[in-house]
Amino acid sequence: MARTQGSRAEITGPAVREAARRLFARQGFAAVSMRQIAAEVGLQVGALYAYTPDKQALLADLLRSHMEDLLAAWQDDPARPALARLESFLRFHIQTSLEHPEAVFLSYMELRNLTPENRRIIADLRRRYEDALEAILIAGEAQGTMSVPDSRLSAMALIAMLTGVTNWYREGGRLDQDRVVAVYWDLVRGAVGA
Amino acid sequence: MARTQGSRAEITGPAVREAARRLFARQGFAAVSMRQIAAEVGLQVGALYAYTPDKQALLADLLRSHMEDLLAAWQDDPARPALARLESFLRFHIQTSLEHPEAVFLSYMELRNLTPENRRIIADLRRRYEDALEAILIAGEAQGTMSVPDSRLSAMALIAMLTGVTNWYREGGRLDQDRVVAVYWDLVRGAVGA
DNA sequence: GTCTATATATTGATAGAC
DNA sequence: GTCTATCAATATATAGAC
Repeated sequence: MARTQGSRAEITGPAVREAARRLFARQGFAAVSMRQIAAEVGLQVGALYAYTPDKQALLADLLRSHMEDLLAAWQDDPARPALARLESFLRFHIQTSLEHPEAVFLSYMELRNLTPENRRIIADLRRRYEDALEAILIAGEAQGTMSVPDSRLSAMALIAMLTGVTNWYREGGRLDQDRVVAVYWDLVRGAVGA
Repeated sequence: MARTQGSRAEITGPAVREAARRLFARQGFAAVSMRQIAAEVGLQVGALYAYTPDKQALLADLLRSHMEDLLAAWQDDPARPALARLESFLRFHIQTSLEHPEAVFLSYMELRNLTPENRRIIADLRRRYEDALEAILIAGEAQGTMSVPDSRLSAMALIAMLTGVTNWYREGGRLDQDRVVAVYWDLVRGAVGA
């Protein structure tokens, strides 16, 4: 036989998460039924509960793993000039936002549907990500290559601006990804007074 | 008698819309039941249908009226210097975003729960608002007081940044509204190369 | 691991009395 | 304009067979 039952699960588990992510992002958590997710994967409803204890845990798992992947993937070197680090951050953030637009959208939109405990976990992870950018702005100020009036507020503002690409970017549209990065870099460089 | 039935309706109608706006914004359109809205206003479910044909129309009405109010309130004078117009736009956008955070949040989050026809209407209104900002950037470029590499993309980026205030601003928090405007104006002025 | 069947609750919307 | 009562559809989640 080609496949054991166990090896099927290795495919089905990720497929469930993928379907949930897409549907949650497009219709909203509350608007998506477990039946809909099951149908998307080619299962009956009951089978889903072999992969998640309930619907809420499925959402929390998607948000948590997205933020953890983001933090793990971001490689910073505090020894580099702050401006170079900022450009790297910008490129990293835009690239990952365009690679995983649904996960990004979910992480900014569906916090409200988490239990308080799960919300706290995700909010902490997000805060660490915001800290990563703020650290760069503080370093730039110290090095005299940037001028930001309020590092925390500026970090929040810049992240909101960069994440906004998911609102309008369309694959194969007017602008390719490199062009988008170039335009945003012009804006950000000016914003931090470089 | 102090009140006729008709005059009660003048109070109840807005109350229904207000409750729906708050609940939709906090929990998401699909997560809110008509019973919940009714309870918030102090009615039974059936009574709601005197004020809206259905749940979807209630949402569409909230989004449309918010965008129309926004467009009606924004007063621009193309004869003024572009930089002054930009500062006015920034102040206007931040102020209205903080005055009506729930309406702003809804308008950016629940487009997906509208029928195609309703979605088209709201998207058109939003486009007109984005056009208002883009026109200022184009004028600034023409006057030589700004330098933006892509006026459309820059307008989208700046709106995303400004709207982001609703994500973290808390009444009575670390920063008052004037301080927020001042910090954002520093960022925006730099971003447009002024 | 997946199915079918089902328990239990809740939903949006309507009908008819007042 | 608002109420009570109700319909038909759908929801999440579980049980037991295979």
